[in-house]
Amino acid sequence: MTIRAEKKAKTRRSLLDAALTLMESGRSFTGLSLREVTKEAGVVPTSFYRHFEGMEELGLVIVDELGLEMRPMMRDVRQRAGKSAQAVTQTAHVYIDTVMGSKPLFRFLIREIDGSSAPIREAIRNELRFFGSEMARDYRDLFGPTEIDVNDVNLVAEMVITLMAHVTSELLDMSDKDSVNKTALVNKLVRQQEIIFLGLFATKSQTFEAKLADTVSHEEVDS
Amino acid sequence: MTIRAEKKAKTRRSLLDAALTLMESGRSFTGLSLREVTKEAGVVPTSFYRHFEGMEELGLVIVDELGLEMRPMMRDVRQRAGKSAQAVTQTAHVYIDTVMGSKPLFRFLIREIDGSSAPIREAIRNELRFFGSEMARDYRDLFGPTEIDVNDVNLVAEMVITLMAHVTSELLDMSDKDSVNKTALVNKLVRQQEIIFLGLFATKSQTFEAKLADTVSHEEVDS
DNA sequence: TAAATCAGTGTACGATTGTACACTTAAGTT
DNA sequence: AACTTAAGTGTACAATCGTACACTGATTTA
Repeated sequence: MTIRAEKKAKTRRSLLDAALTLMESGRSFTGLSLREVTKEAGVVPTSFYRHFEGMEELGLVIVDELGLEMRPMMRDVRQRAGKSAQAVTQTAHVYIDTVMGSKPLFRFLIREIDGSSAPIREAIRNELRFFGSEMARDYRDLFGPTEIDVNDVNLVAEMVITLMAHVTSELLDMSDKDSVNKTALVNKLVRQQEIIFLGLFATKSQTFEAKLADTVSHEEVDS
Repeated sequence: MTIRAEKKAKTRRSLLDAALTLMESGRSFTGLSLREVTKEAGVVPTSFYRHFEGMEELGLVIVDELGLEMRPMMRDVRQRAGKSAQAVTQTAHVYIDTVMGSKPLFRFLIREIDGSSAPIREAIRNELRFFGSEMARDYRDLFGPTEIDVNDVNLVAEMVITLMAHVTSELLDMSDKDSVNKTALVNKLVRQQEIIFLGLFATKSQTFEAKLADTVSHEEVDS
């Protein structure tokens, strides 16, 4: 790489980091002004346009980097857990670790997934959709050919991701050294996954209606 | 009510409605300017302060109104379903109906639950926490004294609410007359709840580890 | 080595922002 | 009927915004 290209790349990185840094105080990306970002990055406002068309494009680049951060995470889960029975719940630990290691990116994810920029919303959802389909594929590999409905597996993958996002939101609002609540959060996520998968396996042997009727039948009488 | 108080109340309502109206195009509440809101409401900017200390206070009032909208929803579920086995899945239908009937308020919920105002975030979470505890209470009433762990019941209630919020986000991005996808969304939410509750009931008879080992055991050999 | 390139600068503009302050005028009070 | 209250108006100002334009000067190219 030439000297000029190197310097340019460095400035570009400064702008991306500046945006993520400004969000640490709880602000949303869409609320940041172009001038603020350049000030934080240490360049003059007009030089922003040498790198991005506008703030939205910068945001979409951040979404890309988020995707690049999530891909090795999935590989990690497969390596660490393999096809063991722990594979499912190991996901929670790996995910939480990844979030803690890339707080700024996941803060961006949480703040902007329902934020005010439609293109950014859409880009984030695409990343999560991809993550979900990969996860569903892992699940199918793990279970092998069983009587479990494929649609149910996809539904479960989507649920798990939704719950992960929810926990992430709580995690990011915690102080860095609050390890007690952090492990409580991990345990919650693990237990939630356990319940969901117990439910998924139960669909094999029993319809929901029958099971629920069985559970509440004794109560019906005296109320 | 005196004439003056009536007029004041009407203007106040205009301001609240103006904020919600401006959010219909996909913008976030925190991104709205005080001047925009007053313009939409048809009053002069400075008169805003006769009603609210600032935009944040207006936002907190909207959160209150959201809570007032959710309370009868819970009552509705209890009335419509009672202690029947349908109580659990009926929740999904009632919830979706409520969202469709109060789109602006639920749009606010989705956009601001992880938005850039910490007080508003906190207020919304309090409402959902209350909703969750009420829901958990209903579940306990429904099941009666069983061997199901109370913590698991609370966990399930939290999961259901998280999934509801997720579906709401998808619902609000749909066109009004797209009834096909709408029912697909309801069905998804119902099925997700079924799986979760099957899982909850399964915790009575079986640990997660045993069940999962049983499910994947046949695959272990040939990989 | 001379010429071309281009990342970053500096100035300048009109638009929009929140809010302070003095005002009008309809409604409530005495 | 005279006086007070207060919801809404109108003006004003400094701060910040996005961005157009002409520039400088180090780096690359010919």
